[in-house]
Amino acid sequence: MRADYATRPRGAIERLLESDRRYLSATQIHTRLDVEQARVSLATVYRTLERLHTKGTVSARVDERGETTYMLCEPEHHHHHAICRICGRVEDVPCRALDEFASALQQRYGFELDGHAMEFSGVCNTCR
Amino acid sequence: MRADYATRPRGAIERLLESDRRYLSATQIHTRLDVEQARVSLATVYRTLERLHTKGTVSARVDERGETTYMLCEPEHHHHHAICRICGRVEDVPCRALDEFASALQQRYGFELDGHAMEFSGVCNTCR
DNA sequence: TGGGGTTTTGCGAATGTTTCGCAAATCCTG
DNA sequence: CAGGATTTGCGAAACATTCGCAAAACCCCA
Ligand SMILES: [Mn+2]
Ligand SMILES: [Mn+2]
Ligand SMILES: [Zn+2]
Ligand SMILES: [Zn+2]
Repeated sequence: MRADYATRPRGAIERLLESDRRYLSATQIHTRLDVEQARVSLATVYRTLERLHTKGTVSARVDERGETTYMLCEPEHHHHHAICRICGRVEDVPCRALDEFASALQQRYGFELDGHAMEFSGVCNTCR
Repeated sequence: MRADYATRPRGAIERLLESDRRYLSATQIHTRLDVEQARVSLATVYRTLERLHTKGTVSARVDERGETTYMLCEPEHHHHHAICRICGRVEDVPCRALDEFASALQQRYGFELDGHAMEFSGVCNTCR
């Protein structure tokens, strides 16, 4: 219960993730593998993504429609994501103050900020 | 195609939302209404929540499990949420720089910050 | 106040995503 | 290469959410 076999399906999925660094749903991945002859069952796609996510090399995010999407992302340094509303490309963004963000995004990455969502978690007064 | 009837199901749902200001799923709401004798069909729960969300009096968020949850929240002023990992209670937080947040949360609300997620959206260099 | 047109509800069925069980296929190691 | 451990594929659940449609509820005003 420790092993980690290097199988064809896993290889195909990881290769695809490496080649397209934006958030993709399990179905999207499944379909694209199908197209490029590397047929992998949907269940295996899910299992592999979950495995990579647990291992920490894949970031998961549920999109506005409630579908879970996955993208390669090594969390070496804590950072956030700027996602292009149009093409889905993702910029990694360091974790600094908001103003810095806005201008860094604009000047350093050419990313025109037009929205953001933040959520904090922790323990409230009562629960402490 | 404009009307907005004041019906028993809608009343029940809105009353419940007013009485418990934390993020609840459609199923949770449905079950709790059931318990307190105010039986409302699940489809109606969804329809009402969507209606309130569109009207702008309810904030929707998909939780880590991919389930959509809803909470009363007038977005008069743009703000963010600090959600207690334990009890689910929500603090409204103004939108300022991150350091301010941390200490404001701690000192002003007694909220012990231990995690955050941010996501930016906009248009990337290439797409502009 | 009641009738009738408009809107909403409830129900069950349809969708779409994600998970599961299990036998068959694949991998590794020695 | 054989044997045991692991992974795959498949189809069947399990859920969440949406839809169509006939019946019920609501509003308005004659
Ligand atoms: Mn990243
Ligand atoms: Mn709020
Ligand atoms: Zn783009
Ligand atoms: Zn709490």
